[in-house]
Amino acid sequence: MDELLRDLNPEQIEAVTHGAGPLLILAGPGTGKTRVVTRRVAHLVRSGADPRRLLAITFTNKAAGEMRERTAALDVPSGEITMATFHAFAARLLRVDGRAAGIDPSFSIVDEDDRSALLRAAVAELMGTGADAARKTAAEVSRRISFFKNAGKGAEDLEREDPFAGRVWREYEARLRAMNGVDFDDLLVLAEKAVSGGGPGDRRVDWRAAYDHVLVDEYQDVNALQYRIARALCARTRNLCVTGDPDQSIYRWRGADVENILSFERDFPDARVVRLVRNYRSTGAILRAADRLIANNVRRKEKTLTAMKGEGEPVRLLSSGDDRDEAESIGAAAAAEIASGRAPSDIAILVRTAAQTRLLEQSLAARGIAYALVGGARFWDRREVRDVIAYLRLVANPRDSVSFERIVNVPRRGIGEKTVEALRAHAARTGIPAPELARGRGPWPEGLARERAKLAPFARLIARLEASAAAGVAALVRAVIDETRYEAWLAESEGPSADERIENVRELVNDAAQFDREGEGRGLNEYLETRALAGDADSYDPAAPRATILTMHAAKGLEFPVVVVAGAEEGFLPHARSSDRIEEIEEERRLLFVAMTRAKDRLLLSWAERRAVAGTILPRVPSPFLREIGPVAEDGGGRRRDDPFSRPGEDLFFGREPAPSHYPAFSAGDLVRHSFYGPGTITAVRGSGPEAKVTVRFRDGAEKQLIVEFAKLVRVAAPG
DNA sequence: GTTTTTGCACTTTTT
DNA sequence: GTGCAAAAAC
Repeated sequence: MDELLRDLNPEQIEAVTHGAGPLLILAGPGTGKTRVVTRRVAHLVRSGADPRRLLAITFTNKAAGEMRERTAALDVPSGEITMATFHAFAARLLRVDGRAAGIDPSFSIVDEDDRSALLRAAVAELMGTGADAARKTAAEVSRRISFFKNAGKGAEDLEREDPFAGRVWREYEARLRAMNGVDFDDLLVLAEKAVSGGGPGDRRVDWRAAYDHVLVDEYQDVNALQYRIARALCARTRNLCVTGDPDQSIYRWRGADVENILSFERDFPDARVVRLVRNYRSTGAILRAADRLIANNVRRKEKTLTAMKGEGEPVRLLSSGDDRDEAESIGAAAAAEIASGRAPSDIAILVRTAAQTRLLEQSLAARGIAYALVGGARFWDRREVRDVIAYLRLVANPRDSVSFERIVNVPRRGIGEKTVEALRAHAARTGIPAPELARGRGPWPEGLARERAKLAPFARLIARLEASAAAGVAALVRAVIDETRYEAWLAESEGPSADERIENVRELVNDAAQFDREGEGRGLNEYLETRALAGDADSYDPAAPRATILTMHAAKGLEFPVVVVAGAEEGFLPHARSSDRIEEIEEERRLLFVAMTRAKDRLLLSWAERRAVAGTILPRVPSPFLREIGPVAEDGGGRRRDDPFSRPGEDLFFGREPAPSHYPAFSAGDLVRHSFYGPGTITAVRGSGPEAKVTVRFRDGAEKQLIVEFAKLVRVAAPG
């Protein structure tokens, strides 16, 4: 046909040209998925689809931006197409139609920090303890509530399983409602309500008929709630196109459900299914290693990727004595790559946890290698930035008590915990939010007569800020900084980091000014929204001349000529916090699969014999997954700080003496010790050898299903 | 009410 | 080694 189909393979053409009706594109890593989706969008528009009636859902804001650029390059009026993440789309929908879901459209988006503060307060109240005792409980309860919300379940469902968590949910919900706040999960919950039937009937837009085509990317990481939204949005036309790869599902913990792919074929039995398996990204050696790894997942549809590139160099293994040596060797490898003419931006170092980055950063910095960090301390999490943003949020939403409490005494204006506590109590009694009380709306609390004098200037300050908001977001940010004399306060309150903080605050002014310039009639709410929903990966700029250090999760969807996987050890892969349940082990395996398949030409897997974890030095063993990958070229030692890539290496089976080569046979009644859970008794055994599953009852009464291969159980003679 | 000091718990992964 | 929160001192 036209140039849209040039350089596409037959499966890709099938996906691009598919007309009406449901379409499922199963796309392995590096199979040209992004290209197919952008061409498909262009093809739809050229075939007469109205771009204003197209909706493309992506996993990150950055992916949405990229799709916009790439479709624009194909002469598509991409500005007219709605491209956003589920969360951003939901937020926009609720600004228009919040009332249909029972929410005031001037709501604040409550971020993860605010959320945990609210939950901690709710838990503390219900337990009658201090905030400290509430912390751990709150973190646990928070995860459960979030998981239930994303599964499309309500407080009553959680209450049946865990009455306390259910009560916390209701209390938390009440607090959110009082401040007109909406957390990340609520965005989806409420959007689903607004889109499908159920809520109040005064909808301004018929969402079920608003789009002719809906496209959803990274479908394997979509949760039940998101799936419901997508399905409702295309209720009329059924023109739903989803793309994903079950082997790259790495957000199960956030409620993502691979079963969605199965439900898709169930809900749309007439769906066309296209499989993309020709990999154009990685060398044969890299692909083979990744394939051997993922083949170990039992709950999986068989699928083998075909390498379209040559064999390339073997995947390499770097063994180091400790984490410092590892960082040094990796830094040396990066330096050698650059010395041989490679661009720094071609190099990525992938880690499992954000905490691993520090030594790697130091190593790169010591060699003068510029690097970017994706996922780590973010600009928007800086205290000074959050302070200024809190003022903005209070202006946008006068009921935002979380922001109010954050800045009522920042900079210091003599309003202490006692005053805030009194306001909070009065707010609970009267139902009028604390920030409104502080501004003299509603009856003044008794016994706070003296505090009134201190609060009055604050009330006037907020009123002045409200007035300046009309001149744009940047004007408001400047007003906040000037009126509160924020920079002066920073300068005197903080010693060494004061300059950096002032710099950050000024950067915020720039950011707001840029928003004002680019935004067309968009206001404060939209500014706060885009910034609240800005993700980790969104800041990544592939064109910047820098190496990249990033978490494996943040690496999803990206590719690099050279990839180093740092810390390929048991404890990271699988992570010590994940359980021995097969679902979780398999997700950890998929995570390493995603990491490996980011590499185009060179892949280095690295581990260290010792590593400082939370302050203590621990002995480490290689990730059990490395054994599954099998032969790779090994770079012995690692205490040598020359280039691991350039050394000759013969193909060796990993770990000349496979770590624990014999697995003890257990039987019921055996007394054992687990490295983490401690002593216990075997109550049941299924299977034999390394794959055998044993049930162990530990001293606290908890029973765990463990796989002998991973559990490192030791038989003991006597209990304890 | 504010500042400083001590103590402790912490490290998955993120929209 | 770190960052946050309660306790102690100003």
